[in-house]
Amino acid sequence: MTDPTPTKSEGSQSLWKVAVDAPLPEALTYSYAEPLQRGQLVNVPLGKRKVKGLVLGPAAPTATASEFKIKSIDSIDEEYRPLPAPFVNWLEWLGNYYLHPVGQVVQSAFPPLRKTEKQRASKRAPVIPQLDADTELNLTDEQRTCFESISKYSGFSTHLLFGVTGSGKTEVYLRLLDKVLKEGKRGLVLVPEISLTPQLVQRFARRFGDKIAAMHSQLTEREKTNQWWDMVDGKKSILIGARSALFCPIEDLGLIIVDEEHEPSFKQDEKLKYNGRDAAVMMGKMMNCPVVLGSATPSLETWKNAQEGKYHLHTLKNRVAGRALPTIEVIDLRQQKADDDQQKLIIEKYSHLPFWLSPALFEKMNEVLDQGDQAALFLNRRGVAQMVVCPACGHTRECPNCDISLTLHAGSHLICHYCDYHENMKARCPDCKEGEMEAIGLGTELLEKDLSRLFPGKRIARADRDEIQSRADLEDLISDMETGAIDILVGTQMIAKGLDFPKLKLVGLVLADVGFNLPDFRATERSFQLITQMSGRSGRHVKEGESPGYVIIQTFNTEHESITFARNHDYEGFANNELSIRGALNYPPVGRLVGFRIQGPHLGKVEEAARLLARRAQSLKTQFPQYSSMEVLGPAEAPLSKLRGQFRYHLLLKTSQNNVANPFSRQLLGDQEWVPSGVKILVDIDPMNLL
DNA sequence: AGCACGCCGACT
DNA sequence: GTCGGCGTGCTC
Repeated sequence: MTDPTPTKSEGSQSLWKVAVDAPLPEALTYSYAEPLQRGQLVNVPLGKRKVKGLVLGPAAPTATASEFKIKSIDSIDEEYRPLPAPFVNWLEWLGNYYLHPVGQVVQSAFPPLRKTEKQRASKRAPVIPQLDADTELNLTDEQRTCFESISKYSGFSTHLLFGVTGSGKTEVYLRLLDKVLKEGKRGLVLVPEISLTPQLVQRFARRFGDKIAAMHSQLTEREKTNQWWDMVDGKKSILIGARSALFCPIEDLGLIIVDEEHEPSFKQDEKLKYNGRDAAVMMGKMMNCPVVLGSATPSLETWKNAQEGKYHLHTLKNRVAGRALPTIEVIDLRQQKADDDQQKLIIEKYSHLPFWLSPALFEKMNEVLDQGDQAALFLNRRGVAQMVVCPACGHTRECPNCDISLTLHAGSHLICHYCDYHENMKARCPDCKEGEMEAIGLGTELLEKDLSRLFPGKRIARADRDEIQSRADLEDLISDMETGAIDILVGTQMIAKGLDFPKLKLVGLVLADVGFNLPDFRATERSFQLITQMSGRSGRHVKEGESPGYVIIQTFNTEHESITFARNHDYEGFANNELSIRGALNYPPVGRLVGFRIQGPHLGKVEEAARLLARRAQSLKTQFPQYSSMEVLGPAEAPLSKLRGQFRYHLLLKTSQNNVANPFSRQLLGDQEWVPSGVKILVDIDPMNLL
């Protein structure tokens, strides 16, 4: 890709492009007399200090007289072999695509500590548990079809493995990896950090034994370093990890798997704001190997690519072993008018129930618990939280410009997080003109308290960020669920994903509406995913002929799309409906977005910079016809308008075209000499979180 | 990011 | 006087 003969300058010194560890937009030029290779780590002087840098290739002699006097590379770093060329291509792509200094992208590709040959005995549990080997499960016909059609590919190709919850996607992954290993190649498995539970790692360890390495944030620096070297030295064949595992340079890569590809947590929301799923697909392209994206609820981005034939679609429509999908019942929380005596009696009978618990859910819980099975209640709010809803009709306010929920702020102020629309909250519901708009406080903590009163003697556990802080806490909870030491589990997102509890027969979604009201154009998609994934925890091990698991969804909005489609297990219907809504407003995946955050300690300067940025965007748009599709939204005060002493504004770019957002943003930021001092501008390409 | 330089307040 | 607070600016 680059000319191997470096350019000579005076004194027969060769010039090299080196990506150094500093927030500089481009690689710097250094001289070195000896031949160097792209991908080599070198020690270079930078200002008054010594830093590491990655050789990107020979540099052209600067045509215009450089204002810098070119320094010489001190030495080649002997600890690391040069990174493989396709891997360096990938690092450069990351920096270019996400507009992040390439030198700082490069730093993630090396382990935090130095290699050590002899290791002290660690008191911590081994990174990979040592377990007895299990045997391969028999594949269902569907699984076999998927396995066979994916394994036909050995070069770059992207596959969506779309399988309902409990359909056995993991077994397909295991077979694919097994095949890749037998061909002498290696594999990379990415999972969301939260689902990197012992359950999953154990399953891989049972199948592949000591061929497995792992990489995630809970490892110590020493553990990460050792795992990195185990892969790089070829001692291990499969790396399983969170998105950061992509940064381990693996040669002979034969397969990349991204499990739960729809998970928003694949997007890193600080520093290099990359999407692990998209970066994995690019890695597959660079390494020329297949990439498999798996989900029961694919992201609309991936679904669209599959529909358009860019990704190959493989479907698992049924659960394994003839197990049925759960029955889903939707309960309307809107106030029932007591017209007749019979209804008055019912209301009377259940008057001891808290407002969040419907008689139907209460009765079903009793039924399941009496059988000795488990129930889980899901509510995506910790502690005590607020939402505004009309109890008569379920109405909530939306922004007329952005089609997202307005957010309640101090007093009775409703504001839009995308643009600067705002209004006063009316006491009377503006939709049905009947109900009084109500702020409802509800969180997992309250649920737990009420439940212990309603179900005395039942063992109740709560799983949220307040309660489960470490991997060990989660492991304990999982094992308590498995052994049946818990009867009722109350939790947030944490319990929605990837967990597999044989005795869990009832899942209750306490207030599905919480998700609808997030100020985000993906709120409906997220709700649908969450409802489907949470439902998917129910009745995963019912025998053939046994009654299926049960799901109760409580809501004020029974007609919300995320509910009507989820209740029928109709992902495709949901996706096609949602895609047409996205298209109407040019939201992703039909259009593209870029988010900018402008921040600094002086409000005036931040405001000025935000206005300047918007003005530059407008003039760029009129100046270049190729940018005519760019929409500039804002600037607006960010929802957290001041955080840690920094005032924050944001600006959103939207376009219906596919290939203009990146060059436009690059040009918009330019050399940043126009940015007032003390102000920082952060870019987020393809943002997942607009806050 | 680091590491300088530089220009103001309060210490032996 | 000068020690050190951190705002500002630069790195081939």
